[in-house]
Amino acid sequence: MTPMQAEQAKKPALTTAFERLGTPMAFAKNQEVYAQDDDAERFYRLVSGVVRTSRVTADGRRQVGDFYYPGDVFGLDPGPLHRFAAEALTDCDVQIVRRSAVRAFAGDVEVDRAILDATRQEMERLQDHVVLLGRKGAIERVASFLIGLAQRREGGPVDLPMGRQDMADYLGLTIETVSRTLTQLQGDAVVKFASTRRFQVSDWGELEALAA
Amino acid sequence: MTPMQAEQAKKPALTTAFERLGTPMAFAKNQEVYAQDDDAERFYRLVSGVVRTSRVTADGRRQVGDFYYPGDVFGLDPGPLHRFAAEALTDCDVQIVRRSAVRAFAGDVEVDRAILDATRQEMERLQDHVVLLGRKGAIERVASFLIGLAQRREGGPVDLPMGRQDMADYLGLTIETVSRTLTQLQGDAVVKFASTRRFQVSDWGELEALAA
DNA sequence: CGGTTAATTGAACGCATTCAACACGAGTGG
DNA sequence: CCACTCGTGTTGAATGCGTTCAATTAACCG
Repeated sequence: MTPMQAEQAKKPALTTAFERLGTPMAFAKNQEVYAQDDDAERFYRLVSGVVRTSRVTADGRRQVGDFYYPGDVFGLDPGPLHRFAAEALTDCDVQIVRRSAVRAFAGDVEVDRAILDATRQEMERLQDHVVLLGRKGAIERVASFLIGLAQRREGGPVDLPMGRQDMADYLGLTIETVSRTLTQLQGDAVVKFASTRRFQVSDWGELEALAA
Repeated sequence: MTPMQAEQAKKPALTTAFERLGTPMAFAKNQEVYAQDDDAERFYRLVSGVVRTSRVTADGRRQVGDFYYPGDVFGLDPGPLHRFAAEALTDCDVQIVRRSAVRAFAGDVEVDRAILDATRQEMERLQDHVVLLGRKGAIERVASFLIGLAQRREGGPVDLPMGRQDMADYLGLTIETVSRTLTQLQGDAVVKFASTRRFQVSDWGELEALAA
């Protein structure tokens, strides 16, 4: 089973659990869904659009935690507080569930399953990200990131919903290094950019090799 | 409530849940508790000793996921497989619970609470680590690490159960950079090393300032 | 179109790495 | 008890990758 198929297979459970318990809400581009250090009292499921989580340190450095796409559940921060803020990268439709409601339905197979699966995915992405940030070079980081995006839309052209700064803050690099690396990847005929926000993978094998 | 007190407060629940369901097991120094890509079918609670989790990439680079101390629960990898291996850094006593047993006791407040708390702690540490690796320099990384160790034994001398290479692989640095940074911190009278494996914090305020 | 923000490119710098040599400590055998 | 060895840690010098600072170009939006 490919990752793509696994993704599809678990969506129904998530969808119905959130449809039963959740209330829909829309967020405009750049609107904050919740702030850093807000009380974590809800779960969120993204219906459309793209969301970014990020933490800003006291001296202004920013680390992007992750990007979330339609079908993804976010806001799972396990503590009483959201350690990362969540912001809408584009206009978004979100289904929101109060954690107390989820707790009331504890034992409900569907609800438990939805939260468990989302937590699982969240932790695995976090673990992978630690390896990327701890042990990979700039080209490897950017290549890994492009692969992550591209395998959602296998084959065709891929849209980058985030700007270079967001990519940099996610990958632990500077905006200049990201830009240079993308230019280099294009020069090496690994990817091809139709515009700054849209690319296509030219040499999938090479891209995967570069991601290490 | 200090982190120290929170730590103490939640230990009882964890202890009793694992005592009821778990079987004790001992591991010798350097022994593997589970390997990378092993089936994840058990949870582990450390009674004594220190455990390290790590992942090795295809080309040999190693990233240490975390270090676990008495009272900590590890092996929580959410997927069907352990994405990180676990090894005993010292001789260890561990209580082991099969996940199927935990599932059978689902709804058991004590068991659920134990796993939930452990998962919470795990995710928060992962999130903090992402920020450290993504946005902190060498001195900040090492200072943060020393603080994490020192606040377990506030006041007195602190033992380093791991070698320099483990510290480096945890912090995303090289062994030389770790060594140099420690030397520098000692030169600046922030910490004092009695031996390579034992130190004391001389200037706590400065150490925290350096951790950023 | 003009005005503004985002992205690219260039050049110099600096931090961490790499490569290499040396010191230290623990364990072993003469 | 000392000499030897091996693993671990420290220190030095040179390199390089990514950053920083600065200028230019491209994209976006009124």
